[in-house]
Amino acid sequence: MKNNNDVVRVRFAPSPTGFVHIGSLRTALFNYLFAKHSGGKNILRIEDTDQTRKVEGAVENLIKVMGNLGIEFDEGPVQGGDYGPYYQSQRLGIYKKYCDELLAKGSAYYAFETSQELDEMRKLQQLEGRQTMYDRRARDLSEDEVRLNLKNGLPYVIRLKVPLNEEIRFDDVIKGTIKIETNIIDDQVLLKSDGFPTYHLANVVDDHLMKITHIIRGEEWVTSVPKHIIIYNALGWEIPQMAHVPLILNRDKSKLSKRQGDVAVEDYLQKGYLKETLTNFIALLGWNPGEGEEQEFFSMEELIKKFTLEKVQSSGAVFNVDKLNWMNNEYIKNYDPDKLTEMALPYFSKAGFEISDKDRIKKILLLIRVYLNKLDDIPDNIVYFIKKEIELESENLKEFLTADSSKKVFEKLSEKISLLDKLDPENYKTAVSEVQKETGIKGKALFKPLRIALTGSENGPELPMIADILGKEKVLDLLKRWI
RNA sequence: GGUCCCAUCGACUAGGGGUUAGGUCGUCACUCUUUCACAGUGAAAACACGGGUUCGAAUCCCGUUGGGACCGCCA
Repeated sequence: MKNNNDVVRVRFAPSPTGFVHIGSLRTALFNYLFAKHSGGKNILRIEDTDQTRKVEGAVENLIKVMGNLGIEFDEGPVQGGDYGPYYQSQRLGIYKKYCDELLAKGSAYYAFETSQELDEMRKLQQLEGRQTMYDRRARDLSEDEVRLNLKNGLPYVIRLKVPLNEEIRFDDVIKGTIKIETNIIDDQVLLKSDGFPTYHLANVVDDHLMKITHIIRGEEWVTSVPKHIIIYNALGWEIPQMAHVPLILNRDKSKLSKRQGDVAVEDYLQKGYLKETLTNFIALLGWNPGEGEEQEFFSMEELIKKFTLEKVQSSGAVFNVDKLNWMNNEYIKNYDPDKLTEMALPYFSKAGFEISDKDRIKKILLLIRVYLNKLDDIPDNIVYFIKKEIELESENLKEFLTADSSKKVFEKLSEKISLLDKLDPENYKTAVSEVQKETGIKGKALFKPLRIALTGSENGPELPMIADILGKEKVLDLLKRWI
């Protein structure tokens, strides 16, 4: 165990295979919160040991997204640090060295099977209803055989020699004590035939060399912890604290996957979920401050202050978009108007709205923000500010526009408005109530046709505000169409 | 199938031997608003089951059931 004087060092160790998964974000966030809470260091390490899954630009994208969300690193590819390089692909020599050490200590061995052979082995095991697992066939190859194979240039991997008939146990900060019999642990490949390490080797070596004190990662890793412990033990290294956070789940409680909705953080960002919402919401997925705390809105600073691993849930959490929407809407409703306006510009632009007049945009935004679950909902909510003619939401609404009483209302109101210098919410209201007095038309018969004439819809934000934003000319134009 | 993990309203969760089991989202109703939304008020809604331990179990233990993860020269 680590002694208490050690400064906390945690790492987020993604493999750069494309977009940033919501689950990755949560892991990264928990690492960050824990590091900051404990006054420790948050380290980014890129686990790019799978040459076949490499995606161009993935690392840059990842760093950008993390930075965007306010998750910072003290060491990593960008800022460097004393324990680099922080790309595993640049540490190949290091892994080789420790692999040789394991070999020398008899804790690892050469194996010469091809992938095809292993596939066949697995198929057979499946057919027989047995657990698929390497049958350790190369475990006891004689030194001569190994030497001969190597001399003949046979491709090889190096496998972990799992000690048999033992029980491995470890204490997980979140899950408690976990024990597993070594007999069912695979003789895991440590070094692949292309000379790259597997995750299992690389992660242990790096965590040790980078002086990682706490490993915080997804629950899908628990079953491989014993393999890692065997490596730590073989090398005589101390084992960091483990904290396996529960999975984020689909609606059907399976591991959150692309099939059932968006899983890329980029997607949510693009749709206009605010970064504050995302970190707040994700933090609450699997963690809560406890102690009867009923607050649900937390800034990053508050999260840092309150976050502890002990309060991380031990069971999985369903990713509930409804609640995310609610929370995002709350953030939008309470956001600084000017900042919100800046963030909203692209969405206005996307809707074909001229964005040079920011005051006008701010006015519209403040009017419609209660309807926005995400900024991407903006286009749908501003159609009547854009279109030359209104689009009727439903054909049924037309009768309200063509009714005799409506015509009278439109006529009268047009007269009044055309006399005004400039339309504003107040004088619009006055004009309408004058129309009401003079025509005797009131209630639905008065307001509904007006709303429909100006917006094409029977519901929406306050009409005087809409009229104001539309402006005198546009309002007159829209009214006169039905006279 | 094997191993491991998990189990409070539909969802996120608080509570953790004695509570009317609390909050939030969602749902429903009412109020407000001559619209919808917002806001406000209220309602329905949960301790998976069975055994122990105990004066007393949602809470501790065991089992059952259910769910999930993992079983790659992927991470």
